[in-house]
Amino acid sequence: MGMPMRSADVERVRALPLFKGAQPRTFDGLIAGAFLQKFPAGTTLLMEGDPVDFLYVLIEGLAELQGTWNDKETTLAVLRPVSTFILAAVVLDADALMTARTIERSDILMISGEAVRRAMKEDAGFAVAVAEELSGCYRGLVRTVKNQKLRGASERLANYLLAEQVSQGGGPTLTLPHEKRVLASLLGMTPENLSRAFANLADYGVSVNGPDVSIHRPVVLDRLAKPDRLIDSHLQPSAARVGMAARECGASDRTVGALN
Amino acid sequence: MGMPMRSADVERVRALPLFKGAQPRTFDGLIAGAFLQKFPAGTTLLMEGDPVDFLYVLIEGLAELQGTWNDKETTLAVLRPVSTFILAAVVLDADALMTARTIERSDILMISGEAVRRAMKEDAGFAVAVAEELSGCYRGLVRTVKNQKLRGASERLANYLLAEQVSQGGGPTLTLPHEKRVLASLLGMTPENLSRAFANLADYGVSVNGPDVSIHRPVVLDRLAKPDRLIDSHLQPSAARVGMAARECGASDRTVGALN
DNA sequence: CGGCGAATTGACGGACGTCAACTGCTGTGG
DNA sequence: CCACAGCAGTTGACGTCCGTCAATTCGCCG
Repeated sequence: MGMPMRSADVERVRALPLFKGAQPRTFDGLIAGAFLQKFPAGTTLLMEGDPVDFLYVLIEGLAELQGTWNDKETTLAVLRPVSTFILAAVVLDADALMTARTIERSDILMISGEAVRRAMKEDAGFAVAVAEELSGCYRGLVRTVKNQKLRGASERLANYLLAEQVSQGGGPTLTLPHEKRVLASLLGMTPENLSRAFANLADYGVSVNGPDVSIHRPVVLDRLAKPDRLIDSHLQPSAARVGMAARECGASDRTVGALN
Repeated sequence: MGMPMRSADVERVRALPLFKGAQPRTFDGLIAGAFLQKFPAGTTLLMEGDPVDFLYVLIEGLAELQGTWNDKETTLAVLRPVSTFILAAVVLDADALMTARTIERSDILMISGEAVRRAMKEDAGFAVAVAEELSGCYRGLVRTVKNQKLRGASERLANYLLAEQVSQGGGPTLTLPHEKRVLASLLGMTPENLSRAFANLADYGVSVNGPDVSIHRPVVLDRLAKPDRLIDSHLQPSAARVGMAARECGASDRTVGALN
């Protein structure tokens, strides 16, 4: 089942921080039992509470992780290629805490969870890479909690926009990668309130046209947003620590792979 | 510097999920370079943004992890013995995202971060244990975010009380382990609002007397709180998954060690 | 052409933060 | 031993932020 992977895709997976530290035979073993599958938009890959049998790798498309309680829903993260997800549940062989859904048509690689756990025990390099990946994801979540608890709604939006701006090349105008309702849920508000938050930001030089957002006065917006390197992962200092102990093998803090 | 560890304390550390999977010589190596230190209440162990040189293990006492932004503060977690913290920053050799403070007089074991990273590379069992620990912490944070985004203030308080109740033996009355202002910050509200939230819960059979809280009608409170195994880690099902693949070596999902 | 869902806008109410005053406890110093 | 300062906690008044409900517009697709 599934389809054979194009070798270009194999390269992209191999280049992920998660797999860079793995020995060739470990990697081959993981890939051998894996399969690549295409899903249409809006497909539920995994339901909250279900046992997790696979580690997922989003190769192409857009996906979302969401949590539910008492008939309310919230988006925990929006995933872009190439990123892995549900790693933590795989490591512990535990039930999923979040539902995974495709937002767009997506290509997703599914790797046996059992195989991942086995590979960790046999290949210390891979186990270290898993720990590093999890650490990055963990720190991403710490940032999320701080963002949520310490900032107001328009401040969260302002910071999101500034982050998207740099991730889209730094130009004055950016395009929202998905529906506004998803963004609202990600930022912890209702769609109605997101509209109003955008309206507030008009005074700070932000104009909206459908999915296109322009930032006309970055300085002013920045003064409202007060971005902070301990919350907003997109601004990582060029400053290295004094000892300058050589950063061995990467696995940057703001690893693409989000919440696992 | 520091003091020699009592052998009973060494035993307690060795028994942690984090170290149970480590080989004896790995563990001894980590402990050898470590030191135990006593800190008075209110001591800042580590400031947000500082480089992290040690993995911390809280042996005795009570500590707190907090985040700051724009002159606001929030408590991310309250730690009880025995738990490790700041693991993720140690693994990545990155700056701390949270400030660590003692709440009470505490005994804290400090293990060289450099040594931890070295040990992971040399001992796959230990690296796996680190990954498992991080996975548990990660999932704890996912629960935190869901709790924060999906529930209202009194619902969060109600669930906190129910969780404390079981952790304190299930009796009808429990004692808050720290000041209410810390609890308020942990639950994401102001002290004033926590008072009002307690007042709300009076209608649901909760009475407060200083630090002592009594739950007179658990069923009623439970109907308000709607605790959920995918948010509240204290209720883990006896139900095992069908395949019943033997749960190899523990590292439970609700590992004592909180946010690392 | 008609229907559906996303997005926006307005009106309203409730939840939560802020400010201030007051209570009670504790530790300190006269 | 008592007086007092300081802080935690509570309570009330008030304002703001945010969620809810409803109506409307727009674009997309049947």
